[in-house]
Amino acid sequence: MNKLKREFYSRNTIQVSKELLGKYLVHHVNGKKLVGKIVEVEAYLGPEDKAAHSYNRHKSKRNEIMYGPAGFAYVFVIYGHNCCMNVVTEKEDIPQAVLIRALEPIEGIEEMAKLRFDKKLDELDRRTKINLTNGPGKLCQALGISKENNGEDLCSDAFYIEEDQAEKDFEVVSTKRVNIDYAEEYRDCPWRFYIRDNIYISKK
DNA sequence: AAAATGATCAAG
DNA sequence: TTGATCATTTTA
Repeated sequence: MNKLKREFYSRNTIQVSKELLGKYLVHHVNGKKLVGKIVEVEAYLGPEDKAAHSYNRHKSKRNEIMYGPAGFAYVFVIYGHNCCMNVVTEKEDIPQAVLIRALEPIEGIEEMAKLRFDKKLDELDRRTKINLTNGPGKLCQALGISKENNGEDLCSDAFYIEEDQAEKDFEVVSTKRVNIDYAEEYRDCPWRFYIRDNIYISKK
């Protein structure tokens, strides 16, 4: 396993999105190492992309991290109390990011269940395990990611993404992004990517 | 009959 | 987006 460096993130956003699939998101919390394999992502290509928070170079306290250097976490609150985690890409002042939409739980599953369901699960059935991280809000809850983590450097020790030198024997599927009906001509751009046949993706 | 899957809707 | 509820399909 080796940790992704800033040079990885500081490239073309579509490219980074696809390459993020199969890598491992790691967050150390409560003294535990929580790990999930990235199985679904979406690219947001501001300032042209009408679905991006940075559309038309819109900038606010919430999204300013998108304008900074790559490799930082952009975490925002959606629908009152759900969080979404993104990874900032491209060079400074190019406000683009990749939204992490789903993970496959790998390590620290007990702790994830505790964070998400607030109780111990004596038995983790297939369904419950899937429900841990098969959505952007769910994975944030399971990995203990909140708005407090907004702006954190992913080239750090407690919060990062690493890769296995091993193979990547999966097929990448690309489709329209989810829940961006307001994005007009950008609504149908095929910028959602996921691992074909993986049971942990957020939608059928 | 029970469990898995899907469609619909409200909440924050 | 998520969770809840209700309808429908699948499994055994």
